[in-house]
Amino acid sequence: MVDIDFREIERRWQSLWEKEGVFQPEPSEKPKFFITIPYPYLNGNLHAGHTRTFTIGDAVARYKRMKGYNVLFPMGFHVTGTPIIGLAELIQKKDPKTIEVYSNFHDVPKEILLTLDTPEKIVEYFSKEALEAMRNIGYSIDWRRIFTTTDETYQKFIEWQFYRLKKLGYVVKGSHPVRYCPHDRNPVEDHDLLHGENATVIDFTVIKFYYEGDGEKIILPCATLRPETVFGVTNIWLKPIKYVLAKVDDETWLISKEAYEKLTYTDKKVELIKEIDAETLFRKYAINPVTGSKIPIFPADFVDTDNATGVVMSVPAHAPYDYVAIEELKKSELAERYNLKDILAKIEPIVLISVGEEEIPEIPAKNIVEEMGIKSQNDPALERATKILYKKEFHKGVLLDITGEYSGMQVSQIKDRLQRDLIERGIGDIFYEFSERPVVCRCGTKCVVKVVKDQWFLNYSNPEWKGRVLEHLERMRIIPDYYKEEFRNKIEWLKDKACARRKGLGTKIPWDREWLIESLSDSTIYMAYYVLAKYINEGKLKAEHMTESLLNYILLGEGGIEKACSGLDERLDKETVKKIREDFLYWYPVDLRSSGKDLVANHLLFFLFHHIAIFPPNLWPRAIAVNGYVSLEGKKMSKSKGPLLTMKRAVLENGADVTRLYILYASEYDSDADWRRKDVESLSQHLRRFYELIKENYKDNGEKDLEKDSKLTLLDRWLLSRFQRIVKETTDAMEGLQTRRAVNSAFFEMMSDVRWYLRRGGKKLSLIIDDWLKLLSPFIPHLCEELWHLRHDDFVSLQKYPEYDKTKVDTEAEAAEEYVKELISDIKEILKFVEAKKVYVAIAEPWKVEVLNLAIKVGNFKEAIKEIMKDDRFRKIGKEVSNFVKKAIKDKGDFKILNEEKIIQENIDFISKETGVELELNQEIPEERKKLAMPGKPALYAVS
RNA sequence: GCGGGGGUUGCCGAGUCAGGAAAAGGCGCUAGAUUGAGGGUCUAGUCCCGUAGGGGUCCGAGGGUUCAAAUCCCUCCCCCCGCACCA
Repeated sequence: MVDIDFREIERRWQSLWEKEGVFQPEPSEKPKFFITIPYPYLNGNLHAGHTRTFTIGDAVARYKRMKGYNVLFPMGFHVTGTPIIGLAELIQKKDPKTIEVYSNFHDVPKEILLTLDTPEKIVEYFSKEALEAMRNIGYSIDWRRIFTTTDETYQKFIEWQFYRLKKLGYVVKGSHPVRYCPHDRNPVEDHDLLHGENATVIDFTVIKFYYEGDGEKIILPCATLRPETVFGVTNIWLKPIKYVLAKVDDETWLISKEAYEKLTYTDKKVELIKEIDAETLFRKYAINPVTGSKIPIFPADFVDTDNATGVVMSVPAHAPYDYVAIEELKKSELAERYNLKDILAKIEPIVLISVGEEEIPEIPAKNIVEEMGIKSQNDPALERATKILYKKEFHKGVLLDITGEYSGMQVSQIKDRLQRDLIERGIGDIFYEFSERPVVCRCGTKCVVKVVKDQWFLNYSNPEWKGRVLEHLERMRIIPDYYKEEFRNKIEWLKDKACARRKGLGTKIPWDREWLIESLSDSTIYMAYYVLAKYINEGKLKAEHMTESLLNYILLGEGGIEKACSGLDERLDKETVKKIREDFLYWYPVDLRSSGKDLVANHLLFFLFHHIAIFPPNLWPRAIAVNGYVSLEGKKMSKSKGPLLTMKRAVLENGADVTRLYILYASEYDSDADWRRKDVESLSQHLRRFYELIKENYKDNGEKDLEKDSKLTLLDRWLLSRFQRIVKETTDAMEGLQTRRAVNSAFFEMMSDVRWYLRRGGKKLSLIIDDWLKLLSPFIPHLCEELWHLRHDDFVSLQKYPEYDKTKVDTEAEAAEEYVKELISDIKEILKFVEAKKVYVAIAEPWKVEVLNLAIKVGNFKEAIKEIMKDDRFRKIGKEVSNFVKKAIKDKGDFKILNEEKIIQENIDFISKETGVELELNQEIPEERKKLAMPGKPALYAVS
């Protein structure tokens, strides 16, 4: 096969599209379609994951364009946030791992890479690369609207957005816990960690037990994950080592040294008073602030002073640790030393939860400890025992009467309520702690939980806001549809989000310039900015023009044009401003936002929330689609570790159309695709074959092929009919964004039909080639453009997409062709077993045809088959009967009883050729063969 | 744990909503044709059995409904993703 230079073809068409401005839409009479893909974050090159999301978007854009829509498909670059800064620092440091990954996987030449030591240079380099990659793959993007999120004009836009949100009451102040490195004095992200990537921040409930000491109330802040067990506390545990007394806000707390250290990072005011030996407290009593009961303080080794406050309340009925520790203490010399024996003897576990199993209340912790044979508080099995018991009680447990007002509540429901109640009553607090430790920063320092004070939040938990988002979701189209449920859940789950940062690239909060707007919060309504971007890039709209009143007018229609333009220089005339406003109203809302599924729980939610907050309902997004990831030879890709396949490399090595077709065909919806080199190469062969095939059959067979339909043979009609079915299948698939299904039918299935057509001696393939090229153009636009120009001068990319034409569906032709195929296959099957030179063929007896006719008349498969199955003759061959009846009914009235004799006679040579035997009609055939015949399935008899 | 998705032939995956020949299509593999060889291309086969177009098995496991179940109902097992303040 001739080697085809895909890249050469592709470059030709790309530059022509560019030159002719083919994909630069302006408002018109046509209905519009505004499709957006999240702009890429530029801390590396575009990779196979982007390739998938963007190519789906481009295929849809091209499809919609050919369907008659005025399509806007824009793109920008996202650079806000910290990773680019982090990358610049790593490059500065010449971090070996980074250098390796970026030169090997991101394909950045080493000498260039080393120069990228500032965020600005990184942005400049990767945006240039990204632009080139997207052009090389042939996306139909309107490049006049490109921008970067650090542009001054963009920042103006973001400032406007945040003023707006603040005005609406959706930006509020609060504080929240973050993972923090005391050495670097910065919050730490996952990739900055040496240990503990999986650690999450959990909130312990602190319950303020207390005692009188030195004439002062001293708080023993017991930390627990199960506040409800406060009703079953029998004593307090301290490790027999040094603790500290500290002033915490207005109170005096006794806590471990570690806890004191941690508290200094919270929003509390803490001050060390003195060290205090825990030993001095044993045998003293504390008050349970909830129940008022007096309880003793005991020593315990299992207490981890590095976990929360280091002060532990003991609930021996429900906590295996506590139960074992008490039993052990009773026998320990410590009891002697601190003279605790008498008090210990009086300790009785207090049961407060029922799991509804036992008749007589038992002590759950005692049971499980004894079952597992645990004797010591240092036994590692205690951890397991605790988990098992906790799980059981959490899911099945109900609080007993002893818990007073909480009696009867589910354990699973109690935590938040109790925590809130305790805090309200001034006897509770929250202590943040990591779920697993240690958590260590790259610099080697142990991380802490820091509570960031006076932080700005987006108030997503606001029920009114949430309610409107949920309501709108119901009106939206979500693809695939089961993601609607996912969105619903995520919207419900969404809490307030901190939207301000100390570090990173981006826009400052306009009213509080200490803070930067967090990077997911600045990319929620920027699709509107694409409208402005065209004017900005033309030099007409400048940052200094972008006042609040101007943007109010353009984006919200508020304030009138006079107000919008007052004080602006004359280069921004009213006409232009009016035009921008009209553009905005023409293009908005976003008709489809298509994205990777990783953005569901964050960006796509914010996208909805912000649109609903800021714009009127007619400008809210119409649809969201999500797609899955791409792996490489089965391995997960990673930007920062590799492996990675860049878009640029994929196109360079395989060509744009091969890359596009592969990625579109690799998988559907949210399921993940796998990039396999071997498969890609084999697909490349398919495309070469396709190209050759069209070239051979397209060019010379001029218009005369299409002249008279009367000249069409049954086979030609079959081809046209099959093509119509494929048009329908492809169109249906594209309407649902099912590119895999679309490619499967438009390319692979059509190829196989075409092959059959040619093998059968078909001569007029050009009957369908025009439309076939159009059909394939959204997927492989360059090849289609190249081939289209063999006979046309305009762009196939701008043609009208083929419409399903039912009148060309020819069930008779299809049935006849199917008949021939099956006959050949039957004969071949027989020839596997019998050596023969001739095959006698006899069509089914007339009475069988009658039954079939009857079934068609009934029209309903279920009914018909019920009738027919009453007949013993058919019951015996039920499968066969149901088979052909089904086939008949499927086509309803269209089904034709075939003139089988005629079909066989007309195709007798072809069948002989295919099977290698001679066929004879109307010969006598033995009865046992004859009875196998059905309408559509003649009896066969092989003779040598 | 909660929420969402899933388990089909050597692999990737259709088919499940609306029960009616399971396995479309792609990849891989085998054979034949073509080609000086290789490659490429075309054709056929690819769960098991079968010297007549057939029979059997089968859709994570086990039950049930039905003339008929991958599909509907019940029970159970397993896998993937998210659970955030990060792009």
